[in-house]
Amino acid sequence: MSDLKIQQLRYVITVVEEGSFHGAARRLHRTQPALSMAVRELEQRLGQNLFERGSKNRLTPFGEYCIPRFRDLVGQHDRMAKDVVSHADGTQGHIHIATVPSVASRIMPALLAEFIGRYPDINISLHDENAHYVCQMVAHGEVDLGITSIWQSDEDLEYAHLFEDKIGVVCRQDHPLASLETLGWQSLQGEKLIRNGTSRLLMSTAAAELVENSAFYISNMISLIAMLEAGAGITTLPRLAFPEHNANLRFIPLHDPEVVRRIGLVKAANRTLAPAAQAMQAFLLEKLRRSDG
Amino acid sequence: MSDLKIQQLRYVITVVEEGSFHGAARRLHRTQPALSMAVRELEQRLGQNLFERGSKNRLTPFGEYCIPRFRDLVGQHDRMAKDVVSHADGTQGHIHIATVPSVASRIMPALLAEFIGRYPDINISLHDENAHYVCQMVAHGEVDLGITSIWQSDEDLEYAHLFEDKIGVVCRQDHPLASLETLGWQSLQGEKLIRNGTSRLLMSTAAAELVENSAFYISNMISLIAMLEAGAGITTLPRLAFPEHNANLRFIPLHDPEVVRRIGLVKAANRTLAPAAQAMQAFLLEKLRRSDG
DNA sequence: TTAAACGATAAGCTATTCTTATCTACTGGG
DNA sequence: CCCAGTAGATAAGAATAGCTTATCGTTTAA
Repeated sequence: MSDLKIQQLRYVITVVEEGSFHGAARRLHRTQPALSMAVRELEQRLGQNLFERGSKNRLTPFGEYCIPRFRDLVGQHDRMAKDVVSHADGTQGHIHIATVPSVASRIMPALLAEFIGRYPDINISLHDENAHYVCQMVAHGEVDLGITSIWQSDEDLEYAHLFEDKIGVVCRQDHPLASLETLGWQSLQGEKLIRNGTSRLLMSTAAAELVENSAFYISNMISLIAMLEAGAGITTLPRLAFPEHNANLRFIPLHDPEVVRRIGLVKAANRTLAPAAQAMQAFLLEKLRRSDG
Repeated sequence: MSDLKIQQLRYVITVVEEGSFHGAARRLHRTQPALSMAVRELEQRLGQNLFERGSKNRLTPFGEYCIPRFRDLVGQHDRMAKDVVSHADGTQGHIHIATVPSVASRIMPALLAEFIGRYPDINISLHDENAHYVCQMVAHGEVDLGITSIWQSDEDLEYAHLFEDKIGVVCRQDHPLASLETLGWQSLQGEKLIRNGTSRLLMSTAAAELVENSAFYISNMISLIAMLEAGAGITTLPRLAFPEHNANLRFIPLHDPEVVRRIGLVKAANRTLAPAAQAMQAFLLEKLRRSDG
């Protein structure tokens, strides 16, 4: 038995709803013979008439049996098609994003608010992880997109640069360095430096020695800030990772060496993004791409 | 948005199941380009690729999203089509039949047993009512078919004669008439005749006078039999209505006048029967039609 | 490195689907 | 009673969709 065509079923249903072939033809933007022939073809294929021929045109008992089933299938088709199309054009879907914490807390909130305003039916999950794990999640397909500083070049990942984030020194308001507008690594000699997850950015620079001589490492940002507020030392952070409105701490850009964290959009290579994720990708590139790379 | 075709969806599903266009083409008895083109056409209509192009052919995330939905719709289509076709060819369905009690109890059991052997998936409801009400149920569409003696010709009913049922006299084993092989109405003069639902059959015959002079009327067959067994009188019945295996009662054919009840198949005129009912109609005509009409 | 398998593409044929034009039957108003 | 006006059926031809054959470029595995 070959396939019934959704269109045939829709024709039959419309004839029933309109009560006439002419009415249905008008509604379907077809001519009356087109419907007559399509219906007859279906009847012949089923081996039974759907409509009483001759006299008044109404349904046969077999037609009565079929119509609700035809309606069901056409309804299911229409709902499915609508759903699939809205996923195809990116107006609906579920996007999984992973970013480093600083981006997640400082950049994403406003950005995602704007995005969901533009695409109200898209569902978004935002994970924050360290730069390495963000890349790993993208590579493993756990998320569609990552925003992170690239860890190391990876064949399976496609990187698109977005912007740069300057590294600076963070110290307490009352620290001797706090009054400076900018400083070089030489000024930090003898300071008690607390390392954190972003400290590795200094490793291949002139300031590497400082990091190597540091005795403290704190991964948790809340703990790190508390430590700095307690006057236990200083640290280096990308500007974006510095808690902007903190009254007790200061951020002083490091100019010698000038170190930047390059933040970019990461996606899996050789894998097509879901349409919704494509929309997100375009949105992020539009909003975050700076020509400073 | 125009209709998706079941066939297109089936093509896509088969490609996924077979893991290749060639394999799917083999299974679908099509050539590989037919599938390539059909899939590409669908992808263009949706505005998104379902399969990763270039490199290995596997699904895109959008394809992953679509496949289960395509599967659902095709499955629903197939189940619906199978169901509708089995109703169309009369192998499945629900038939409502009404017959007079004698036919219901003496003829239908064996007949319906044979029918359900031949059409195991057809559901049958059997009503027994008097001849008049059987016709009414058919006319009102409460049942598809009736088997009854025709009450009066009715424009809305289509009657097909099946067989004749001879009227006879029923009396107790020890009754003076019981030893006769056959008898005429004259022999019944002076007998206490009990009327029943079938007595009207004698009204336009030579024996009408007997019926008119009868004081008793009993509609219920069980009561009638009990009455006869008690020796309260005699009655007339069509042979089919006489309880064949009753040891206390005898049935003597009436030969003057020879009265018959004409039993036929009744259906509503101008109404197409459901396919299952058509099968039943054909079956009943095949099994019950006698050339004696 | 070569052969086999895969998918894409183009050209041409076939089948389906639609339209135009016409026919017949029924319906209701004058 | 007749005549529009409406309905669906039918036939012929045009447009479109769908399929096949033939061929190409890639990738894969022996």
